[in-house]
Amino acid sequence: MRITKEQADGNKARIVETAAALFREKGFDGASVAELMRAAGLTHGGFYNHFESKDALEAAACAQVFGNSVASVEAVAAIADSAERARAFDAYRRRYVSKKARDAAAARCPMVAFAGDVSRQPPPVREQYAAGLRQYLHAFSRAAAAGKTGRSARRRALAQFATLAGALTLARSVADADPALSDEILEAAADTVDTQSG
Amino acid sequence: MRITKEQADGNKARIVETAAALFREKGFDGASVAELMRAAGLTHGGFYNHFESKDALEAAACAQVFGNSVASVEAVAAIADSAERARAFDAYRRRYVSKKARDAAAARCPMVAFAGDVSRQPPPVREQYAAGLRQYLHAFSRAAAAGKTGRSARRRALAQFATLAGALTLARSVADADPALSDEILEAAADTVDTQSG
DNA sequence: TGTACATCAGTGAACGCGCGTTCACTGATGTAC
DNA sequence: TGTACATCAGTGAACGCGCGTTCACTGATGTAC
Repeated sequence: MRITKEQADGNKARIVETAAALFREKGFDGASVAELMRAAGLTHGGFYNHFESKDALEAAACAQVFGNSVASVEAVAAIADSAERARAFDAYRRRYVSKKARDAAAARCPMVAFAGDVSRQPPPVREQYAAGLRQYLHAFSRAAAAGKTGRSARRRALAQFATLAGALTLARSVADADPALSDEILEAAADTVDTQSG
Repeated sequence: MRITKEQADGNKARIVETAAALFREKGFDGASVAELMRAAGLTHGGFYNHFESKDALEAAACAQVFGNSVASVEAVAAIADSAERARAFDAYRRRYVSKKARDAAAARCPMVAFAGDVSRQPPPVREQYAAGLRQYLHAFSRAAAAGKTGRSARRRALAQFATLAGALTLARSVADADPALSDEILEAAADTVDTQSG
């Protein structure tokens, strides 16, 4: 039963969105084509009308998720008033290591969600990931620098993001088995935010 | 063909060691029972003479790898002279974010190697991981604190380790696709080490 | 110490299962006249 | 505008494959006498 071109495009977009959530939640290998097509309200057979392979979808989902993440940091970097930007950046970092962010598996930061899996995926996915991380860190550095530029400001920003990403990764990894330790790690990273910004 | 009890014990130990390396390199799901038994010089059928399931081996490998990691930090924490301990701890951190550490996939830090996978594994593996991380962070805090104790010292140590783990994870994830960015991230984390220790 | 037998680590074929992918088919949409 | 036909997104059964796991079998080791 053929459908409208608009409907087909909408279905494709929904597949990518569904994949973006499922892959972040369960990893690339943890979410099957059949499962995500079902979650998107379709049957698995039609998948290959939209994508050449599961790998191709992984790359597309990567691009989409990074796009969102980069946009949200760039919004902070774009704030003209430097005091206001500093406040917004602080809030962004605090949100990043919040319990809410840790527990929202389907909405997780792509750097953290994909970091472990990505080096075992085929080159197209790896390159999409690397391109996304590059853009993200560029935006993060601009958002972090309080008017400063140059190598040392960027390095400081990279280390800051490593702290956030590391804390979120570790907190997530023990969230079920040791919630107290998980909370403690997040709070420690949040404290660092205080120190650095104060 | 029955073999000596000593040989059988040796085979079991070799399976765990091989698994420790392969799981760190390829993830729990990325290394098959057949593959690791072959790597240990055996055939896959005999696996269940030693372990109840692949999950049980994962937990055993976790315990073994964490044991090594904890021991190496505890060696630093045990140094009596505080200046010497500070030097040793600095060297430890520097080694942690070195390119050599990044490229040695089979010898990688368990926190970084397993963090992504662990939350999708069954409870026994998750608990083994959590117990390992708890011990490791305890030892790391003692090694980090220059004679100080208490909450704030521990928090600072947790944030420090988050920086190291985050940097290593991110650097590893783009090592193939963007080596320059990967190096930059490691160097940024090493710089932070300098700043914090200087 | 020598003999007979039970034990059990190791072997490799076979199992069911879920995966990514393919394929013949359907039928409403889009197009050509 | 109306009609005839080609297109193609979606369906669901089927494919080969690798996985974790099971099993009948082997034969040297360990044990009982």
